[in-house]
Amino acid sequence: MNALFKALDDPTRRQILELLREKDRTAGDIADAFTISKPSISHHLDLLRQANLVISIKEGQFVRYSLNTTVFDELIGWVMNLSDKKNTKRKNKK
Amino acid sequence: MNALFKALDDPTRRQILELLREKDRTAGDIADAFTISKPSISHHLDLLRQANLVISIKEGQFVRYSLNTTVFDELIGWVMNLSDKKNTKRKNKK
DNA sequence: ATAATATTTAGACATTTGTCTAATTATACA
DNA sequence: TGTATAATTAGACAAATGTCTAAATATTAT
Repeated sequence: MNALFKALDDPTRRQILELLREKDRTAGDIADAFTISKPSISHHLDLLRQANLVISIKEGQFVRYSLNTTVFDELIGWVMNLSDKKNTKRKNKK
Repeated sequence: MNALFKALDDPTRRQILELLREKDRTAGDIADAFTISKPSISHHLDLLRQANLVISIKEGQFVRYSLNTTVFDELIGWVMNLSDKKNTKRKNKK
């Protein structure tokens, strides 16, 4: 959970996720979408991978990155749990 | 959005949110739940307030903090938008 | 083999972050 | 009015973070 929030706490990394929403991309393609250096992007991708937000597959001399949407379920669960509960007096309790 | 993810990227702050899920609390009550100093907690509360995750109301010499659940809608929207889209070949497109 | 391309690793550096203690502000009470 | 209590602000400091360049690794093509 810690790694997840950490990974999301950066505009570049969130932009990478949005890029990958459209389609899978190689590390180089991703880097081309930004002005920062390739090693920096590589580092961001590493953090995203640690958080399980992306999956990387080596294909020849390229590495293809893709979104791993399963983690979002966990995140949504966490948020929902927090946004619920508070109003214990609500009418539609079930 | 930046402030939101930044606020969530800290275990103490997330714990504060979970505390407030149960019920509103004063700054002092919140601080008592942790081993770190009051000024540090005050700083965390400030970041949570900046992110609109909590609301603070001064009541006499106390300050009462409460969850602001409206922000979670935005967060869930962001996550959902990201977790959708990717599988453009899905059957239930509507 | 050698060179070119794709990506990551290593190491340095400035900025940001979380924490602390001391001081300040604001309210309540005697 | 003075003192106790609640909370924040100020300022310092170590640790974490994002970025860079240079070097290393891996694959492809000549």
